[in-house]
Amino acid sequence: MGSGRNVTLKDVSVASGLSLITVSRALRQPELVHADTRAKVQRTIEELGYVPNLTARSLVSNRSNMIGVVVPILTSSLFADLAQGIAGALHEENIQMLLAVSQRSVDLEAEAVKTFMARQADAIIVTGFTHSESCRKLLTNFTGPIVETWNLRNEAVDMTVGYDNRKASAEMTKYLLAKGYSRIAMVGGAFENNDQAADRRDGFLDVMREAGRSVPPEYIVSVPNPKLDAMRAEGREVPPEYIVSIPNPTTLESGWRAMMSLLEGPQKPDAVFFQAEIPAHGAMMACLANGISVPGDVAIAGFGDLSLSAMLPVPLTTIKIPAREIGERAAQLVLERLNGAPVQHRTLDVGFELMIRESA
Amino acid sequence: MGSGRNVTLKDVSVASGLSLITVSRALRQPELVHADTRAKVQRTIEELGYVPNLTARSLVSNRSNMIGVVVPILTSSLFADLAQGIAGALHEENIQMLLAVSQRSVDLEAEAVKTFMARQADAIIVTGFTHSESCRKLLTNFTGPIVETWNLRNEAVDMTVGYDNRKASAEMTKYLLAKGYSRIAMVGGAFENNDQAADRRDGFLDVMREAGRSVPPEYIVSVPNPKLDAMRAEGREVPPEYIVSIPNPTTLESGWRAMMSLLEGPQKPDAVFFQAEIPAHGAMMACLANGISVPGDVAIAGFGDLSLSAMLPVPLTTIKIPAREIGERAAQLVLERLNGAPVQHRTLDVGFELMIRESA
DNA sequence: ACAGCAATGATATACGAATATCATTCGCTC
DNA sequence: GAGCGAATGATATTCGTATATCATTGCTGT
Repeated sequence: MGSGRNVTLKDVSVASGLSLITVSRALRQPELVHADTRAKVQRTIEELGYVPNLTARSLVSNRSNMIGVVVPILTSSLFADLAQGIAGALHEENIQMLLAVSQRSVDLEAEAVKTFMARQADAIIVTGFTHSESCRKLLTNFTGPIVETWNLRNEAVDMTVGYDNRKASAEMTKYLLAKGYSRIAMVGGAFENNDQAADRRDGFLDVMREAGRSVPPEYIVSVPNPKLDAMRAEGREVPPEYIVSIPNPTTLESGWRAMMSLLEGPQKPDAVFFQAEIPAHGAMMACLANGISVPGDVAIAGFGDLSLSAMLPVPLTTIKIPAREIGERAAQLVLERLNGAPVQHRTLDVGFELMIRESA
Repeated sequence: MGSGRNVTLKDVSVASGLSLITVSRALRQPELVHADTRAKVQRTIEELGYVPNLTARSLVSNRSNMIGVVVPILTSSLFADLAQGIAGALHEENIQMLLAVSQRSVDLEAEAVKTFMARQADAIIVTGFTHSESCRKLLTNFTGPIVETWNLRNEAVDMTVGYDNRKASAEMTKYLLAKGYSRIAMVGGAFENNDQAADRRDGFLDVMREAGRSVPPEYIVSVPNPKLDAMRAEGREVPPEYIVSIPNPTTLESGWRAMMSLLEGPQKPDAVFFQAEIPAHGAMMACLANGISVPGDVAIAGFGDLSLSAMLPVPLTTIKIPAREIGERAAQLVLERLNGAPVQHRTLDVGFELMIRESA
């Protein structure tokens, strides 16, 4: 670790005996500068360890070569894939990623977006459509490209890259019904503040209703669940229900517990559709640990398709999401726009894939 | 998405009918400004959607309130934990994280470090001690705090937060020997360009040698493996060896294949020590899929302890690394230094924990 | 010898905010 | 009404880089 202030272009000019403009030209318009002079500049730069101050450059050029990215969490392989996809695509164009983790809080998201704007980010990529009012306002004021990822809806601020969560969930539900499962439970995360979770729930409900399997809407609960809490507080019996919302949808343990409580309940389901992959893995482990046969005793379906899913003792039937591709495409759209290309796509559907394996 | 240029302080001053300095003071030295005036400024700021330009601010203050972080990969839960730990600790101080993924390439790392410096990052956090010459030079010239994480060595550029990989690996090896395993294989990733992998290998070798189990050093191979390739090209028989290096140490499939090839080899090991957790999971799946009893037929040990490890059908014996804590501590050290605190620790050992479960 | 060009230099301004210095206005008190 | 402090304003400079305009130097070809 050194000390003192940074080396500036001026320092280079003094050290090389050249004028400031010549040094500047050597870097920005090299064709105007003699090869020997360029070489001398280069040598001096290396001697002094000069690194251009992009902050100052950005002030002039009004471009920062950074784009801001918000993901809900990082410790989910899928969002990590998304982030890596973005970073990879940006890297080729020498653009840096400012990454913020919202922990699914719209306030944290708004804060991140504000900081991105303050840092003159050239573009912003967020996950999902669930924003606070202030965040939506900020985005509306933002002068660069914006991509909302991970879902498809008509309410986009600018551009969208994702897949149809509702349709994906519906398709899996149809498959389960077609396979003959009749008592299908769905386990999801908090539906409020999460358009994806809500759309997955709705896709499930659509199909169930169409098939004549009633699922009383008042039991579609989120966490915290005031309705259920009130019923319990009044000593009333909580009606058995196949839609379960778990506090933390990203842990194995949540899935394990959700599965066990469903199986211990009064109306044992014959299939459980998890709206996230990790808890589905947890449920699978719970079954393995307790000698419950999958899919014999109960079928399991997941959502997300991590690499482990195909390698489990009972490979998991699930929905594959091209997470990395979403990131890459989103970054590409942004880059095209930054490079002045006309708006080609406002919405890009990357699709999903039903991965039918052995668990259901 | 809006259009046109960003709103500046000057726009606020014009719109509010106040002078530029008054508006500036209202934000930076509010005690000098009448409450009513402050309110008016605030109102105008909200009306116009003014967001301060941190780029300009940082040019003056010579602080960017960003710190640069390099991780090898993001799709490993442990490094995601590290990054989240850092981001969390920084968030409280309103500092942003610039995240770069090196993919274990020292050149990409150097590039990232250079960009961080160019962006006037206030501090830099990298993973490991394996740097290119140019990167080391850049870091030496850097004027802010630097933390190298994930390992402990004496060669730190500035500060270190991590655990002793060599010791951790040695301890697991001792445990395996004490348990009576005698034919212990080690499966690791590329040892070159990775101080952590090399230290883990060496910790293993230390203990094996002490115990009188010879492990010929010429068979400690990395990928690509010119020595082995040459032997094969010459038609010579490759000696059976218990140290296996796998091409991509971060996948389940690598672990699966490494395990199967060890078991199909001439000298079946009775224990396999994986230097990363994911391939250990893959190996476990391979055993489950092929009816191989763990630890009956072969014992498995991992390194890293992901949440799945404890929930596997045969819970995995492994080494727990406080990844999030490393991130938090590294960020804290950096923040202390940025806030002018004297240098307390140059090296912080966060330790590790041997998690003895059923697989070994 | 002079036009023409390549290479370099001098000078000024801009980007958006922070800040230092000095000036002005208003209301208050003694 | 002189003096004082609070509140506000005017003006200039700084941060590091980019760039526009104009000037200078040296060399080439005719």
